[in-house]
Amino acid sequence: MAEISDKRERLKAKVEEMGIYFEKKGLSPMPGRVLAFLLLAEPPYQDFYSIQESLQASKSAISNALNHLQRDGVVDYITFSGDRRRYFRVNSKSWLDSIESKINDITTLRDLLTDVLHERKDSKYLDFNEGLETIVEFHTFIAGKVEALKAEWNALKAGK
Amino acid sequence: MAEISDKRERLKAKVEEMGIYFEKKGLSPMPGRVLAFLLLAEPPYQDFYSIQESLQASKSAISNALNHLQRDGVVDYITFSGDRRRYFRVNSKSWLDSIESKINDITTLRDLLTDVLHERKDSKYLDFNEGLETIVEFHTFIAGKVEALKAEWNALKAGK
DNA sequence: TTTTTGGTTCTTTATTTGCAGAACCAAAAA
DNA sequence: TTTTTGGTTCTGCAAATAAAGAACCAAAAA
Repeated sequence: MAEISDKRERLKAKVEEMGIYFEKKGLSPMPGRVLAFLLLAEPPYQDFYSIQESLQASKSAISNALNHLQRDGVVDYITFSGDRRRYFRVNSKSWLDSIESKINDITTLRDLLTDVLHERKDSKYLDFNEGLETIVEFHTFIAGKVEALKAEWNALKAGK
Repeated sequence: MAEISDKRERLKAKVEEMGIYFEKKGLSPMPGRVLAFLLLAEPPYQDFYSIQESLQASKSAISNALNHLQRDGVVDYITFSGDRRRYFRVNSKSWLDSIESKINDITTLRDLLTDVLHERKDSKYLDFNEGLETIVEFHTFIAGKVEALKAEWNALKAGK
């Protein structure tokens, strides 16, 4: 069956390509590949062995990658009664939540720079401080808007 | 002069603490410390030797850290005629630009997921695809709003 | 009760990364 | 022209990280 192995090759290539994208986003190689695989796989839930098999990796690497992705809130698993295996999958909802919490994280840089400005309050270099203040203001501006956007988004989602 | 060395100790402690924050944000240790130092130093522009001296690090480590921060658009340098040295400093303006470009970067995940959805168009698992679509929509929503926010921010800044 | 299965954890190894120190280099100063 | 200065680049080395493989473990199956 040339088509099937063709398809598998295509999948493997896509997984590698997308894996590199996720590496750039801060994941290690194996978690990146596992995430890519779970996004592309049909069905979109896969058991431990099939993930391992597809990625040609060790059990420990897969186990650690899956646990990492679960801690990040991107992956979880489902089970079927009468079947011991866990079926791992991308959980869009909790992934979205973790994206949102990253957006909220904007405030931490603001807090740090506010702290810096406090340290610099006697500085003669007013331009420099003003530059930092602008960054603080920008973050405050964004943080304020984010709340409104979240509300708007939830309304939009509820409305359809 | 107990106060002066006290101040230096305080500065060093702050630099370490803030350095760890920047590490968590993705910088390596030395760039993180250099950035912290340049934020806290008085004056806010410092030459190569004083950075090296304060951080007790090698020339190569400082050189690489500074080049890294300059590529990131966080740091640049000024010069004074009749003085060979470069005075490195945090450039708030280009830092703000690089923050903005990070915000714009939201679209790359959207593009990747759009690609995934294209791959999955024949899938029977409609719920899964819908979950991914929601993430795509969220990113589209945010990307659209970001433009408006940028305009609003620029108006606000221009207006004062 | 023993065996199998679906993973996890521990140990070892290979790769990558971060940094020091030395060699180096171009421009300025002497 | 030689020397000094302000860095950069190269050469290791040490520490951190990623992954393999084996040992292990609990729950389910036989």
